[in-house]
Amino acid sequence: MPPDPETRRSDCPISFALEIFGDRWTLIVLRDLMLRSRQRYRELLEGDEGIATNVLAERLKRLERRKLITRKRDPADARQFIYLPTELAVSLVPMLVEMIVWGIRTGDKEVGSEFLARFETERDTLIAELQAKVRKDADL
Amino acid sequence: MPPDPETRRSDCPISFALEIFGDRWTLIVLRDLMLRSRQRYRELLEGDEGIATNVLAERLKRLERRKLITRKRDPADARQFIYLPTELAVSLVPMLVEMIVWGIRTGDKEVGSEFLARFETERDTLIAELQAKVRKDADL
DNA sequence: TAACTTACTTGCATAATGCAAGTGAAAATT
DNA sequence: AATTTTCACTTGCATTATGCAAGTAAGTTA
Repeated sequence: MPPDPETRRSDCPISFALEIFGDRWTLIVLRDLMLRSRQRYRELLEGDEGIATNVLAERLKRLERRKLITRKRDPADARQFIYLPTELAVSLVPMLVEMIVWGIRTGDKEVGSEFLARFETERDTLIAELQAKVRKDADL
Repeated sequence: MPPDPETRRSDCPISFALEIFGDRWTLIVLRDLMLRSRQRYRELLEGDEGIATNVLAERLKRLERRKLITRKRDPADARQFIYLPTELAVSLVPMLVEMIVWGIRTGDKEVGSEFLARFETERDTLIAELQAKVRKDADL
């Protein structure tokens, strides 16, 4: 019998977190969902990095199982589903912000300098505002 | 010709960060290196999660190429190498701490409650202390 | 009612990971 | 000095994940 992929490798919180989003795509999907307000499959597929459709489908299922997102039919178009972050996903924003800041500082592109400036002068407010916006978009 | 694996998928800082440590193992190695003071190959191999030896070897090379760690011969034993985090790795500590906190809160194990308490009352000091300790261990 | 859209699934090639065994150099033991 | 052990890997191979292109079923639009 193959080992249950849901079984934890250890009790370490970092290890636990990585079992949920320790791959190349999960946090990209959460970024699009939370920071770019994409809520439909097609919108997520069209993200800058070009996620493969099967990978996106698998990640969405997993995020739903892990209760980081919800999936509901679009009342205005029964073909579509609306994916929205949960409060658990919102609680990831501080980590995401730290990751963004590290990426801006380290990636030597001219992207993100205003975000960085804001972070350096008022980190807590920045995070609170981002979280408020996500909650608003997701009706939380 | 296969695409250069070093080429960025986009200019997004999150995407950039994930290209460096967006996998199941890289941050585990950095955790052991920085927060558990493991500096030799064997010590890293013996980590709780059981990383495979070929994977560890590949990650160490990549971390060195990316300048997150250095590799030096142990003057006391010429078989061994000492792996140490660089200042760039130290700058990842805030993100790691946020990840740890999320993992503690989300993972419903009884680990980390004192870390969490400390984080909630004095986040900045906690991070500064952790960074100071890493720098000290690594002679930075 | 025919032609799209949308959200997927499927099949297949390639890449990443896991596992066990092997190698070569240096250190410790006899 | 010879042998054994330790150390830091490498290699080979099976399994799993990812990337890519095409296909499908249900719902919408023309």
